Amino acid sequence: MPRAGLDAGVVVAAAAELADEIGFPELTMARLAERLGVRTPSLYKHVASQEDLHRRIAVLALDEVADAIGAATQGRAGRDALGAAARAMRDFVVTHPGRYAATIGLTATGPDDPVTIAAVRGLGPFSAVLRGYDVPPQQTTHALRALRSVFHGFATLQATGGFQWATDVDESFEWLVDLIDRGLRATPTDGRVVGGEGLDPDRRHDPDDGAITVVGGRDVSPTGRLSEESQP
Amino acid sequence: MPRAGLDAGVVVAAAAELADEIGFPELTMARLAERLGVRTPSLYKHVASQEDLHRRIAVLALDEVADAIGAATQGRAGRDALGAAARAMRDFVVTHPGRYAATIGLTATGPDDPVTIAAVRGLGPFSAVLRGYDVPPQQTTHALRALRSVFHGFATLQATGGFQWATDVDESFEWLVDLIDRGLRATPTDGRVVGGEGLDPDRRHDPDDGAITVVGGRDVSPTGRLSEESQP
DNA sequence: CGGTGTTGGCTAATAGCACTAGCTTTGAGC
DNA sequence: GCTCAAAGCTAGTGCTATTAGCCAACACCG
Repeated sequence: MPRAGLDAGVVVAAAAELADEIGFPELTMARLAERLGVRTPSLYKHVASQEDLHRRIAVLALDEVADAIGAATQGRAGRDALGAAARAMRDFVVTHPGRYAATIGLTATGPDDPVTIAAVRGLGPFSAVLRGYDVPPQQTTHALRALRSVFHGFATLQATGGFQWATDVDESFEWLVDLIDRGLRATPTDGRVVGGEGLDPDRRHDPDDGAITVVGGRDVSPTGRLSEESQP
Repeated sequence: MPRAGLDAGVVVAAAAELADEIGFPELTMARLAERLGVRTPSLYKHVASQEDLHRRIAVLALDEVADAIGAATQGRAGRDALGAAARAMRDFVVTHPGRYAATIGLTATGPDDPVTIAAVRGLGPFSAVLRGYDVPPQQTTHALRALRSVFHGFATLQATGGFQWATDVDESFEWLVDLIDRGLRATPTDGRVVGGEGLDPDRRHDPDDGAITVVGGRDVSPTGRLSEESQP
């Protein structure tokens, strides 16, 4: 029996491709093995488990989407960069729904988890976009979380059954980008968070929770789960 | 052997509760049967399959979240209503993560699918919130889609592993609501969509694609999938 | 009060799933 | 050319959802 010449990279790449084709939930070890022309147990020579495989697919996807967004925003600023980032992310999710689905609901095991590193890296382009707006430093964390929610929401809808959208989805998407752009440009720059009427005023921001340390460093909660800044 | 007195409602309610406790992916027919003090095959007297069970849980969740948002926005308008809706949705997802997870990635089978009806009903409160802003009628569809993306993104992050968020998540959440509020209030009212610089101008809006008909009626694509307005 | 029929529970069995143990064979390095 | 780790394999385990078929419980009806 000749060797198939597999390694972890080949297995993960094939799995990601297969997930894009048949949908992430339909990705089974048996189907993947068949795709690779190998028997199921052989896969366990390259990945530890199905969960391990899923995490590796997620890391691949996070790296790829970060690259795509980074490339798309290169040399742009403001609404231009925001739109380019959003479009790049959406394009990625539409063309690679399976591997993007692998990134939903991940929990990192710790600071050295490749998932953590990939997720942190994936936020870089977003904070770069934010630098094109007059968002006070104390609010960059909030803005980053907001961007993540918005784009993740849009991307998730596309990745999980939203593909039969009506024809003018591009227009709605640009409208959403404009909405965020308007909101970001109208951000009060006096350092106060506006509108949070139900909140205790002195809880409104914590200087230690700035986005810079989060993006650059490793911000993992004691339980080992990713903090929100590191979640995909 | 005495009867357990089950019916579909009891089974689905128990399943939703169990999903909230142990997480939606961990919900198995065996565990549900054990919870109900019954053997696994007995469940199939009340639900057709696991997929059927998942859909019923999703419908339950959609109904409940629609009720919660509707109640929270009663008598409010503008940012007040927006914040109340967002908070109600977030509270629901935090307290019922399992059943909300059942609503992610659903595809309806047709106009009479209970999932379709529940999803359409769930959008009512959001369009009510929108009526408190000066959004031109041609843009309400875009605005509705935007709101859905934002809140679904936030909710999804919470439902799928985002629960160990840092302590000031409430503050970030209010900041997000303010961001959307600012963006909505700054919506140009001249009927033109601003900013969609990469789009063909005459594709910028279609009067026939208004949100009103969608929210009130049944807008299902020919393939049977829900249109975006009806997706959870 | 005595059937009668539906219905809700059961046991047993099947196919597919992830995964492990243990064997064989390949192929690279000395 | 030999050695040995690594990469494939077969066989088997225990889980999953699901079906078939049986039997008892209960509501209704004469």
